[in-house]
Amino acid sequence: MNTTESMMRLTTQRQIILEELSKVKTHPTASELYDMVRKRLPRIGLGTVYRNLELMAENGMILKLEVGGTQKRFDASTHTHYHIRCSNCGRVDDIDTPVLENLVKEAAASSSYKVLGHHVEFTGICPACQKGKKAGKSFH
Amino acid sequence: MNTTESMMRLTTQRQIILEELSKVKTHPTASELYDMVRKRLPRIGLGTVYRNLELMAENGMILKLEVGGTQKRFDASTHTHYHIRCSNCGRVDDIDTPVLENLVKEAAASSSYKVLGHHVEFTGICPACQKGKKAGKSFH
DNA sequence: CTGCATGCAAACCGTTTGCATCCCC
DNA sequence: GGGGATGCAAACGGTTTGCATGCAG
Repeated sequence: MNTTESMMRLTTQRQIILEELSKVKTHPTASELYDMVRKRLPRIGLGTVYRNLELMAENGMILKLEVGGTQKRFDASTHTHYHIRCSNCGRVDDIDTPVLENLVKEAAASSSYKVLGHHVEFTGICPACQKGKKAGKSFH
Repeated sequence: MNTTESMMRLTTQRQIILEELSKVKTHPTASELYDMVRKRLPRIGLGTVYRNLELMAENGMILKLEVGGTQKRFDASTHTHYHIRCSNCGRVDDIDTPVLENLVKEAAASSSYKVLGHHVEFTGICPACQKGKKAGKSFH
């Protein structure tokens, strides 16, 4: 619940996970990240990757994407922005539709929840899948 | 991919699942629905519930919600509307913010995807959890 | 030395699937 | 009688967790 505050140690593993995540503009799943990190730290465990992603997300260093699909995805850019997910292959990209600043206020007015945030997710078919490359296992 | 078309048989199980789902305005998970249905059909299997929810979603009879959280949730009302999810207990409610009709067009303009749909999900704290009843296992 | 972080493997949980049986047409 | 639907249980995939060891402060 605290941001950047509980200054955790920046271990080699943590640092490299963060570096690898920052390198890409895709929004890798934990195991994709695991594969990337393993090239530099061959003995790292999947559990460590999960633990650290969770930790960094809690501390606001990265974003755990609240998107559909079966796997969680992570994002090194923490400013609010929206995403589009390919309903064929599951890939997630940024979309630069302007952020709807007043949506949260509107929502707060019409709900008994304490509204904290929002996210917009588009679904569609990515360029690769449009070209008939139905390669990806079809997510939903 | 077909809507209402492949007219599947309306078995007792399917009918009751649909009835129970229609009864509630919460957005039950498969196993919550399983519990509800089991009161009327004690011998029904979880697999049957999953199979039929999937089928009915494909045929457009119900909605499989593309929301965050660990479990999928289902909704008997198929018109486009947005949701708010309690980040403490995971519960999902409708929110009656007006649907943003032109968002998809905007998105299509700024993306190389073929944009098909969108969904807005708010996060917040539900009334029950605000009252200190931190009962629910904290989802994220 | 002390405790947090790691690697490893087993446990977990939600969902899917294979299969024998059942039931409707 | 035949084909889809069901109940059951095992398999699966992603994530979490327990535990012994390692390493930094």
